[in-house]
Amino acid sequence: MRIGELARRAGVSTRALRYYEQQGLITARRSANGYREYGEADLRLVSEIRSLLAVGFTLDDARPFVACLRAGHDSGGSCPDSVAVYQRKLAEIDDEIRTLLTRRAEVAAQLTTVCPGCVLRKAGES
Amino acid sequence: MRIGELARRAGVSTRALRYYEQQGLITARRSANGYREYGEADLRLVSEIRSLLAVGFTLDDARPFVACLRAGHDSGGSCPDSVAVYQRKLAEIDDEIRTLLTRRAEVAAQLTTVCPGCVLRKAGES
DNA sequence: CTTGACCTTGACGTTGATGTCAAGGTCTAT
DNA sequence: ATAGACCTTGACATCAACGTCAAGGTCAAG
Repeated sequence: MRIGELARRAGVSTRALRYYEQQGLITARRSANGYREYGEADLRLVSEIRSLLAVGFTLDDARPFVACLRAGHDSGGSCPDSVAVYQRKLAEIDDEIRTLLTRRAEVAAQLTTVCPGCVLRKAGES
Repeated sequence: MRIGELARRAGVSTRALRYYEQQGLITARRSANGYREYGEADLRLVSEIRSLLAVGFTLDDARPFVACLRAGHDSGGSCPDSVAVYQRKLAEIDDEIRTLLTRRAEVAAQLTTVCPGCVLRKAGES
């Protein structure tokens, strides 16, 4: 399939696909006229990339996952490098959550001093 | 005082101060040679801006607070517009926290499937 | 008079993942 | 042969809050 079809099927723009290629995440055969040609495996790669981006991973983070899939594994996460990224990301997310909880408390405190009773419930609490 | 002194006392760069001025957050008298001249009130404004930025506010968010101080209030947050920003920010922070908690759970779930026992404790839990 | 610490405006660089033109080649159908 | 749907590479635009040069003016001290 050509880039337009892959884009439609993967739910991304052609621009994004070319960008992924430029970043070395995906590759494409070229047909005689210079058009990019993709197979089903590429759809799988792009889907993996998208789901990782969706949970806050960067394209760089996605590299090991793509490599893992290309290496024949049925899951992009089942390789040591991918697991390492998972763990690093988890730590990063935890850091961000802690930072946000701190900020939330600070802002709520400020708001309370000028408007007691204005603060609602804390995030995550029902 | 001139821009360098204000920068040192406020703990910001002169570039930042010029940027705040360009964004209409602070203003400066000019002495005969064209140098910016600031007073103590400006230090107060810059401090307010910095503390707001520190908790994740944008410069745009800081506008009502600066206006509030300029209007003579002793607290930048004690004006209706500021309170509104506080509440909006609180809601934004809560949204982000919820998003991150969801992501954290998704990533942890993925990691668990390929590496049971790899996931540590959840953020915020001890 | 000259160093050096200050100040001025202007303008490009940073970061990530694209969006959006520009200018043009390819291919199918009518 | 011509419309129009597809493809190509290249390159600038976006968002925020500055960092960092460039090129030059100002001023006090030695």
